[in-house]
Amino acid sequence: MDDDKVFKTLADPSRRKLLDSLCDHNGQTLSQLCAALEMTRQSVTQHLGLLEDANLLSTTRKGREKLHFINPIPLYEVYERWIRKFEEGRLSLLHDLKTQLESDQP
Amino acid sequence: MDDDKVFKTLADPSRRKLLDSLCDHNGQTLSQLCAALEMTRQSVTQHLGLLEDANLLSTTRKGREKLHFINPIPLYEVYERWIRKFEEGRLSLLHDLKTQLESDQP
DNA sequence: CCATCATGCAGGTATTCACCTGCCTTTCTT
DNA sequence: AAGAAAGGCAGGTGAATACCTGCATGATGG
Repeated sequence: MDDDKVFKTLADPSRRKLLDSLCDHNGQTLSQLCAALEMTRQSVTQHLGLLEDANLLSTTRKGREKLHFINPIPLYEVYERWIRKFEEGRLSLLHDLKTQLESDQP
Repeated sequence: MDDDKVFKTLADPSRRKLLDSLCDHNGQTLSQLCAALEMTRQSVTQHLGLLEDANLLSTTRKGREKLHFINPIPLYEVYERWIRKFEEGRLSLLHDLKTQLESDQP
């Protein structure tokens, strides 16, 4: 997985909104997804392209429609590699801070 | 908390590297943090400024030095609001996909 | 005190990015 | 078959951003 791609893709509020919309109702078409976003269909296409490129969603053609499905795995990997790491170090970090602050006092 | 700020701040690999470095060794000075990043001190200052603005780290002055400490809370909140949500829907999403694919078959 | 070290502040630039408009192809419906 | 509906492709623009150079300030140690 490309960490960087996932983070950069999640950086845009419109793209997060798209994921959100798909989480409510998975398998939507482009036109359906456009309804939530007050921007051009072409712009939404670009955003969806980036999301697919980051492997955050996958698509299926069905006749003239294109259906979009969330792929939750990269999000979970981001959690595993990034957030859990800091969570584990949480208590020791707080301890470091306490020690540091105390060393300022006479 | 400003979700958007946190996501945008995490989007840059240099800033993630800084957080990583602080996770290994909390309470580093600016100069120490510069060592890991092959870029100008001034650029690192900008990155640290953004991280602090997103509340991902806090600082303390100690004489002429400025010490940097990670704040793991926003990361945890991102997990709570974003990643856990998709994780919970994971099984049902896979079910939706399965149903969708099956409806393509005759 | 004065040289040095750690940091702050102010532009300057080149790339990236998030939008848009305009036009074309494919599929469905009647 | 013809119009409508869904989507694809290309190029263009303005704002954001990630760097940089150059100079100023405050703390420390001999």
